[in-house]
Amino acid sequence: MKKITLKDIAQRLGVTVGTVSHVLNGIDDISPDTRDRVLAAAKEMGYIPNISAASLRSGRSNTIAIIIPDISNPHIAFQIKLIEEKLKENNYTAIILNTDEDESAEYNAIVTACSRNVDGILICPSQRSRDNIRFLQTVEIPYVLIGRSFAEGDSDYVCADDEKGGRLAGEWLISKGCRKPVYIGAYKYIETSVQRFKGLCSAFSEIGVELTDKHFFETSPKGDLTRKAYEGLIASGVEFDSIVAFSDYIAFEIMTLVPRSVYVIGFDAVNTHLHIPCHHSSVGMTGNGWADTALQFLFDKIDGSDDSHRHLVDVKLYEF
Amino acid sequence: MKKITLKDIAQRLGVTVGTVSHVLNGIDDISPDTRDRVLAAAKEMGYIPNISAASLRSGRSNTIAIIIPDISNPHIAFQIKLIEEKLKENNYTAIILNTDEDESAEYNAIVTACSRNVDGILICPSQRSRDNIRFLQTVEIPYVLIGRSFAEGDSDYVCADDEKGGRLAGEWLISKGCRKPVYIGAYKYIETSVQRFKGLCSAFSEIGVELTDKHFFETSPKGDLTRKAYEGLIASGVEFDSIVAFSDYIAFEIMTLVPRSVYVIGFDAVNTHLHIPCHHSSVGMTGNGWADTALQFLFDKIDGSDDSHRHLVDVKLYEF
DNA sequence: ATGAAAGCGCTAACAC
DNA sequence: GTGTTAGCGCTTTCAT
Repeated sequence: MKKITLKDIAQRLGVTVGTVSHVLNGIDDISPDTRDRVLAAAKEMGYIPNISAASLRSGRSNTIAIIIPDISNPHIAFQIKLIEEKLKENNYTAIILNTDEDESAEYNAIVTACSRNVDGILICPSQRSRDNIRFLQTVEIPYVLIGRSFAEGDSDYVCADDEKGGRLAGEWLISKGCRKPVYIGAYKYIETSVQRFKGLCSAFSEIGVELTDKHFFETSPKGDLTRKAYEGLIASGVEFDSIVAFSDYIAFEIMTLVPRSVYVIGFDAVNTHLHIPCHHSSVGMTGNGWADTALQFLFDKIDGSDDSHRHLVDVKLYEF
Repeated sequence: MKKITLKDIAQRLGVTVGTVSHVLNGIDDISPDTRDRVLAAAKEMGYIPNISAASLRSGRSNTIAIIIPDISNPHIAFQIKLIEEKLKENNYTAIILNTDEDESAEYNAIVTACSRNVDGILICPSQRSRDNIRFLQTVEIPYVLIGRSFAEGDSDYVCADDEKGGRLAGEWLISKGCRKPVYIGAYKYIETSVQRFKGLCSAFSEIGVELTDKHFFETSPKGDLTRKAYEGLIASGVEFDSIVAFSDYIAFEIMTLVPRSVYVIGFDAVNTHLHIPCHHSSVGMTGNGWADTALQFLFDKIDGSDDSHRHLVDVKLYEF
């Protein structure tokens, strides 16, 4: 079946493509009569707009790119789902690009986004360096950081109140009688990871337990790195009665490795949508997390707003 | 920063856009000298191709659409991740469209895919009716069904061997001494769901336990439907000592509701990548599931192959 | 080996 | 209220 174009509709009706275009784009300068005829013909002929053509001409694509470490992380997948819903309501489409926390994959993702003329980018930056964010700024596409921000820097962002989160995790452990926590977190160049540790330290500091760098073990949910990190913890000889994990994704794996007597707490509260059938504590964002706000910010910026868009989503402790 | 176009490169070098285009597309009819100069200039000027323009002209977009019920289902998210990796290697990009099992959302997804000139579609069909698949056929975009197939019909597909899966689940329950299983599955218009039940029935039939329609309870992982289905099971008065759930996504939720003495088994074996810290049995695909094969099939069809592409991925029982 | 030119389908500026 | 026209950036055909 040949693809129907504006021209086909115009010819059939004896009007010009401009007229048809105006009708289909809801530009209200066409007589009700022609309008109805165009609408009817478009429907009957099964017209489907060619976004490539529209985008080439108009410079807008009604597409955004979502650049994230890993869609298979349940927390991220859920946020993406929420974003996609809102996007649909606004007649937008998303392209999802995974970086696996890799700098060059992230760079390629940004290039891909550009080459597809996306109107905006939501990005959870790998943060190993700032080169990619600088590059992102040079291409002049509106963007909002999601889930991670830079301590200094002029990027707009929406993320969890991670320091508070770390504190809540610490207070929960303290309430359980724990005095020797360790932290198995994401790499130290990831702000979010550092902030959570900072909050944890401050909670324990209040009861006179001082945590240092030796209580911070780095990992990533890739491959068997988490198991390796846990083995590193054991090998280090550091004593512990509890573990704070950077995310539930990591916490779950740790819970499969650790004796039951050790308290484990994670972040993200994925149980709010994934019903994991075992007791588990987690610090997560209130409400629906950053999805809605991030998209609102991005749309604002696409619409030309120059305001600063920064927001910390409040967190709380969840027990499942 | 102004976007660099082929024209900019051509002008700077005193050649034509056609020449530049050939070089950048690797069409080997340009002298090594010009080729190197073009490549150098493109790199230095930070050229990023405009896919909208290329797509408009060539009819190809190097984009595929992935139409799925719900990206927040961990099993799906993981398969998508694998697909996205392969896509990247082939210089393709994916747009992800969630249907929530809704017919009209699915229809819209297909239209979106068309309007973006995708080269192919991977779709896990909602199956409430066949209208959308018929529509998909009329638009003449190569497509492959993933995870669900139609008993009759000429669509290509890659999915799990669901009947065998159901049988394995049944045999496992039997080995545990269960004699009164019930099935909490996806709607009966979903082939996959029916096939799994069929396999379950045949396993129990062999030991003289006949299951009927009253042992089949419908649900969906949306909202609190699973809890409702479980309440329906209780209200029905049907006796049971075990539950077979359509997916781990559903099984996990059921495990939070059911007494510990009841055996629960799900499908998908999400534990292979999501380390859920509790004992759980599941029937899942061997290897990496349908991701690789589905994409291979789709690429084949995009390349013009007319062969039939149908494949059942083998399944096995996982105990975690 | 390179140039010239057409045209993909659409939007937008302007003319009538 | 509708027609006319240019042109977005690219690929592709044909000429040289």
